[in-house]
Amino acid sequence: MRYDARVNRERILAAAESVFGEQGAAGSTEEIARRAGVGVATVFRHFPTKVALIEATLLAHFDDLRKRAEELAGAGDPGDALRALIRVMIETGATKLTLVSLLGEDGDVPASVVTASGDVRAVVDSVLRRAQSAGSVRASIGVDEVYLLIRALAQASATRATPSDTVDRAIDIVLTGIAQPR
Amino acid sequence: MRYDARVNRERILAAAESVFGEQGAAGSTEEIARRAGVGVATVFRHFPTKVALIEATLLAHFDDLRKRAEELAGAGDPGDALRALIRVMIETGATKLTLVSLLGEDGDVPASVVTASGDVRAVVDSVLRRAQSAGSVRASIGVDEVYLLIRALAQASATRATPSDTVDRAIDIVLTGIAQPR
Amino acid sequence: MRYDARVNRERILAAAESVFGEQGAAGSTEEIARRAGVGVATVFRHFPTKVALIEATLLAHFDDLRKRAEELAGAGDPGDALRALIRVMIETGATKLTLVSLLGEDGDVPASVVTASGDVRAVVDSVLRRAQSAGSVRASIGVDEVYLLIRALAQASATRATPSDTVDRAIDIVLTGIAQPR
Amino acid sequence: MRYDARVNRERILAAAESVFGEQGAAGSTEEIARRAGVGVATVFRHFPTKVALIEATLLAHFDDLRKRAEELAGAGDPGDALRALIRVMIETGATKLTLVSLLGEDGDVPASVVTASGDVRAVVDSVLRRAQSAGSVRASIGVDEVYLLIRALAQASATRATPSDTVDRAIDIVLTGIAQPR
DNA sequence: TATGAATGAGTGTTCATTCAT
DNA sequence: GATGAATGAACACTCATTCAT
Repeated sequence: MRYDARVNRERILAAAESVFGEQGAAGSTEEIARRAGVGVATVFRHFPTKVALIEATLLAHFDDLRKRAEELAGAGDPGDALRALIRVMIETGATKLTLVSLLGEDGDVPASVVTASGDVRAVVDSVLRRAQSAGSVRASIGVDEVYLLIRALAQASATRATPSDTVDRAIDIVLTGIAQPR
Repeated sequence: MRYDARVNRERILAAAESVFGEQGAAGSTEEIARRAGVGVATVFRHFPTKVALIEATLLAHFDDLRKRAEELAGAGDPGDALRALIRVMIETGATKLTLVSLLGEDGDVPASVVTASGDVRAVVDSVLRRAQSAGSVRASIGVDEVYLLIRALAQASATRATPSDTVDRAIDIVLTGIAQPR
Repeated sequence: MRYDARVNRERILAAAESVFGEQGAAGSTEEIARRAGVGVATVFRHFPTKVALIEATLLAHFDDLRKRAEELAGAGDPGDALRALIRVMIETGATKLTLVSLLGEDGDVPASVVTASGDVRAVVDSVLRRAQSAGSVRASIGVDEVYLLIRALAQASATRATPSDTVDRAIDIVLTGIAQPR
Repeated sequence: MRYDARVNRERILAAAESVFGEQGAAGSTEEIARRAGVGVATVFRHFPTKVALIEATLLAHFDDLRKRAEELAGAGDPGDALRALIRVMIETGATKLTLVSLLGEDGDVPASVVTASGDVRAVVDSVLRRAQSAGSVRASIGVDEVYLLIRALAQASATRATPSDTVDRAIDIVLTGIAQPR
């Protein structure tokens, strides 16, 4: 039973990611259960609350993001790494999980999510610093604004069909904006 | 009765803007009616559907935005105008009305909203072109990407307390990114 | 509409009294709505919470009880009044509303209910004192124990079909127990 | 395995007594299993139904009560025995297991419970008769009313913190009420 | 055999929308 | 014309009971 339960947990998380991705936090538990092929009660056995499910979905997403970011972080030219990183973060479909719509606007973002998001930011930070050391990014640029821009583009481009080349051009603007002029 | 009705309509729209601004599309019709000081039925007499009310709220918002944009468009140095425009669009509190969360993600953004958004984009377009003619913005930059960046930053910075100087620095990155290098 | 609403309120209270009387607090809101001939939401419009409905039902019951008690209180021989009062309190069908099963065992009996119950007790108190002054009840008897006995018999005899003459004989025991021996 | 099973059965019954005692029939099977330190399925293996578990709990309770009653029955002065018996029955914490709330009010009290309750009543009956033979209780008093009074006080005083001396005084009233006047 | 997992039917509650006044 | 009241369809969540291991 241990195994089956784990399988179900994964299926529920996957279903939640897709449902929340499509409909935001408004997506119903019942719909998630249906897509996961289980009963509602099973969803609640694994995640005692809808908020807990949202939280878990976000954590899974951020964790995945961090892993991808770390892979990119080490390899190749620092400038290219940053460019690739931004692109990946924006393109990851799961990014549709916009924090805004998913977490209650009551301000109480659970600590674990904040932490996970911070971990991703940390990776971006290190890549950014490497690029700055390599002289390809201006020293005055800080992570905060870069991370904000990434989040913003990810969120906005997840919205209703933004043509991918428009996104590309927007990314280019950002990259140009942070580049060391020569 | 023409007058009273109009007054009510405005009060309802204002209430809707504040409620949707605070709680997103989750804001209830009843709450809007309460804030507007009218009964629910009156809200429905003016806007036959919740979606219709959201739509009207968005239209009003975009119209307001367009007016402000037009004022800025004509005055002063084209580069400064663009900068000011971006700032205004981002800061307008009502921007909290994120299209994403307000309109059903079912893809059916009503034509009128598309049009209104297009009108704003048109003003941004004209300001951008003026700046390009004046040589302060690179000719290769298109409205689409600029508008995307603006929308993205507006939406993202409306979210949970982004420090305003981080937003400022992000805007600077964008402005630098589109600037004509000299 | 004012009138209809009031009518509905009464019907809901009556339905609640009967449902709670039969099934205890386990009785469902839906069943109450059905018996009252209204939709569930209507029940919730009048009583925002199930607990609120229970509370209101109890209040109505105690109020009714107090009125009947007051009527009996003034009339006739003090000893007879007490006897009649006890009998009425026990026989009132609504007594089935046992505090125990209706209010969460979490101990939080709402103040209003405590007050209402206290009002009834006060009437019993005055009748008891009159009987004591008249010399038909021993002076050492206190309201507390009499009220406890009344509540106990009311509750217990409401349970599974207790033959009424058994109840009568139990009441006689109590009356004998408090009577002034001569 | 005979032994383990028996141990489990006892632990489940004990857990059930404590849970039902605290929360009434609303106590959940899962909670009982948790307190008994077994899985839910084990509970259901021993008691195929929640009602069956309630029934068994009641039977155990009545059986315990009967044993205590029998001990008291033989010893000492008949009047004192009756007094002690009443006190014990009321004070037994488990009395919190009010028949009313535990068994469906649908009227179907299982025969076995009726029998067990009857056994207790039989002991009370014999003690009562002894007291009557000894001349300390009036001959006209029947078991039915005495048993009703005992059940009533037990149930009512189990409720929300009745001061024990109030209960004592109520018992005294009953004892006086059945006593042979001299 | 004992268990943790799964589930369907149900509960209290909310909300967009309609109706009677 | 404006309102408060009514409602059905939904939603998050629970629980007694069954199943797979």
